[in-house]
Amino acid sequence: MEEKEISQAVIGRLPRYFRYLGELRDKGVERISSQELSKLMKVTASQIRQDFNNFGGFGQQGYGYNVNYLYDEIGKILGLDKAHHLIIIGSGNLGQAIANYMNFERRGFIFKGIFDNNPALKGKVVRGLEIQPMENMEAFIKDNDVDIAVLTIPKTAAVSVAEVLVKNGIKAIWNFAHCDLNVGDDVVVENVHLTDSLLKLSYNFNCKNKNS
Amino acid sequence: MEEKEISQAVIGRLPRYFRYLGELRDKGVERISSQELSKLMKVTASQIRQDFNNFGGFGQQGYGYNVNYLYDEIGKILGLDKAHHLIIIGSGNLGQAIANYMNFERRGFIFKGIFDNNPALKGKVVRGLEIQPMENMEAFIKDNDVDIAVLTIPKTAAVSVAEVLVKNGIKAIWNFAHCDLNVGDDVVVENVHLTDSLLKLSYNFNCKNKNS
DNA sequence: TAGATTGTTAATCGATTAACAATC
DNA sequence: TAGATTGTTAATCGATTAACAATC
Repeated sequence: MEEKEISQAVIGRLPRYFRYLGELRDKGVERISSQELSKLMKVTASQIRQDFNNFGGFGQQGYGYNVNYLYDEIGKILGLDKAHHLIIIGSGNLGQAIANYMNFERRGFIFKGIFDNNPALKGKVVRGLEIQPMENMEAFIKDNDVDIAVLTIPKTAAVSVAEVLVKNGIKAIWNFAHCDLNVGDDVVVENVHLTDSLLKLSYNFNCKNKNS
Repeated sequence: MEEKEISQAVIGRLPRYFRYLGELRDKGVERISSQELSKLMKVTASQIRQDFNNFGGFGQQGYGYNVNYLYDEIGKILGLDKAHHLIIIGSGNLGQAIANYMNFERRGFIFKGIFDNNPALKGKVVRGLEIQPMENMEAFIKDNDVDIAVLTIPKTAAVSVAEVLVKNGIKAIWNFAHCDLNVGDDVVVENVHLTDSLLKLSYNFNCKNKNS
């Protein structure tokens, strides 16, 4: 089947559908209509049907959607049926927290390595893996078929490290550094800008409490 | 001046403008045109001018924008000229990492307290503050005029804790729990769903590498 | 079959971009 | 004044919602 480009607006909603369907599945719910899901998720039923139909017809007229089937299909669309090798660059507070907090393996992400140049961290073990010095990184990426790099280093280092990552074949960067990375079109960058998120909260908070 | 509603699309871009203007200011750049900024940020000059003009005219024809002035004004729009009292609920890996990683004070966010019920964490100090048991929380919020709560607890507890927070006057929640909070319209919720972000990356990665 | 609900087309709404008059 | 660049209106584009025919 030929692929038409899916908008990032739709893609951004897929993980949330996936989460709700997973919860329904865990509760033992077998089927759900776009109408019911719409009430649960507080989006329009129309949007739900449009979104799903970007990827083909997963439902059945007069019945709705089979929760299990739809959950699996969205999982496949998200690429969760494939294994991904992942490393974390930067073992400070945030890098360690993400290593420990994220349930990587559950979704097919395999935590392969963690790196840092801070001598104070030398030999420390994070989630079963010893922190390695940065000079090991390039060889490690090639030897372990690493797909995804999580960038939890200060922004001063992020741009140059990202360049090295890309040069060594990394195809996706989960970027927590507070800067924009300028890599080629063939590399996926997903930014998590925590400061930006907090400032957005700040705006909404202040604007709501302005006239009170 | 009367306020017209600003779209979340615009608000979501403000922190990024703020970041770029801060960097320009630090470099000693005095003025910038929408054209130049557009090249730097890879957005259209049209969008930049439209965005800024939601909040009034900050520029000058034939000259452009004064970097310092615009930076300060956007800071004010974001509410950074006011102090906010903030607490962290949940002192696991993520809560501690955020306490240590975020430069709260720099932007007027005052870190007032951190809470957890895990007895193993009792007495532990995070960024200068001792972790308190959850039963202190309600009284603490009132006694310390807390505006913002950062929620870094498991989703199983998040919904009920959020209810308690709101009941005690919290007006903004920075939610890291992997669930949607259902609070009233007068409470601001800013979600950071790390898993959703990683799944989005996964989709984009897989779809790019499908035909290769 | 009758009722329900999808898949899909058409209508609406909002956000982005282009264009240009105003003006520094 | 002439050149540059904003502020703002108009045009375009894309995303959301509504409607309904198809069909289970």
